[in-house]
Amino acid sequence: MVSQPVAARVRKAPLSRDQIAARALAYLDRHGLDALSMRRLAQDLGVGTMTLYGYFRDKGELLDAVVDAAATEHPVRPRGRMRWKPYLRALMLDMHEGLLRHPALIGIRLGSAIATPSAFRITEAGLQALHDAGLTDREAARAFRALFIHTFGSAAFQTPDSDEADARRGAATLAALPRDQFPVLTARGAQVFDDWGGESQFERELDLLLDGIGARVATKGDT
Amino acid sequence: MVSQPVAARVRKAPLSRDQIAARALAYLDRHGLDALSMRRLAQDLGVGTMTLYGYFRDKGELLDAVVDAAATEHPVRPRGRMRWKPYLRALMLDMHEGLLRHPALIGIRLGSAIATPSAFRITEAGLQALHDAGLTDREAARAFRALFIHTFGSAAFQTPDSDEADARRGAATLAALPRDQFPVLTARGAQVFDDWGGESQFERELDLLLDGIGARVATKGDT
DNA sequence: ACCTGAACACCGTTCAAGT
DNA sequence: ACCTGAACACCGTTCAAGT
Repeated sequence: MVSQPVAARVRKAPLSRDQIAARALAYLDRHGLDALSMRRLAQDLGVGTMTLYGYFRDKGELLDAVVDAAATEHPVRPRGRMRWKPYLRALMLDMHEGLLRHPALIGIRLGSAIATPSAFRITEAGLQALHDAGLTDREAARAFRALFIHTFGSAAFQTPDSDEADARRGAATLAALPRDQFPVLTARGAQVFDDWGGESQFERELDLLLDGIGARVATKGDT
Repeated sequence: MVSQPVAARVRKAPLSRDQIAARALAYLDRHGLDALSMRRLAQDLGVGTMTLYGYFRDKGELLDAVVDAAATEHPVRPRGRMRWKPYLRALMLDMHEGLLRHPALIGIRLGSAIATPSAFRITEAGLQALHDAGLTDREAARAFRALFIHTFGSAAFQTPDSDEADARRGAATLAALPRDQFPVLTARGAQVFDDWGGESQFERELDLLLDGIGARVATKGDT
């Protein structure tokens, strides 16, 4: 029973904001946003609950760090020689994919706006490209907002409901709608919601928005 | 000190699912989603906490009833003689306005999908109109989804962050971005986010989507 | 310096009991 | 029938103390 101070330190010492955030992201991927508590995360890390408060002021700051960790994991695609439209399309597809890979991020970012430098990177890149295309600041901001909302919203409604009870309640309600008041939904409701997700649907709507932006760009000179 | 059984009953007897849901909605409007607990709502109603569980299986079911109450409060606009495009535009503007009037609904519906008959009414009306316009079931579902996501997402990001601490943290982060890595945001960031909301912005994007849908409708005959 | 148990003020919900 | 206090298993966070 010889003590092993080195091994012990190896397990304890590397604790850092990044370490904790990475572990929290993994925990969220496995168990969902509702399951993450400071107590459980600490237990998962093998430390006391209060240790976390040595690294983060509160839970909100920790969640910001998680968003940041995810953004670092999937860095914003560099523009290279792409024209503005395919670039913005790729940017939004990347973000969409990232949100579907880490669905808990949707809830986090909806609850507390965007608040970390890494999270602003995609905004910077998108605005830059739109600005280069010849849009004014105001136009670029509006165009980016539309693309962002659609991408984010699409991911939000595409993510299957994590709460089993809610999902069942929704399906039951849909099935029980009175036929006379809901002719379309009772006849073809299932079909409607089957297609509610779907990547091709998202891309088509994205193209629609990009084309709309393109119409405004056209008169100014495409970059 | 004569007992007043009638007066006492007047204060107690009218308790019902609808009564409770209406009171919960008012509470949410005043204090926000995070502030609503079963305990506080019961106190607001002047009853014991457990009384609520005689009317709702759990908190989720109560929140569903709140969504329902709001939908009943602002019934879906009847179509009348409107053509499909102005009708859908009006439908989405109504929904947008409703969500801004009751911002807590955004969080509720994001957390637990759509699950009550009243909440399905707008879907039914929208699909009906798109179907009448000549779209197939699949096309109508896709078009409605795009409009719904945009309207919902727009309201979600337009609603100012209810959590003061988060809002301050976000603003501070934006102000502190390094100039070399974020040239656009540091130079014009404030301007970008000032315009982030704004009703006219929402309507313009809505028209963009409607025009996109219209392009598909055009070849089939407008109703 | 870094960590942490105990405690406080909350949750949603079950249970068993009140009228 | 309708209501409810006590209790259980949780939260986030403050505080004071440990090493």
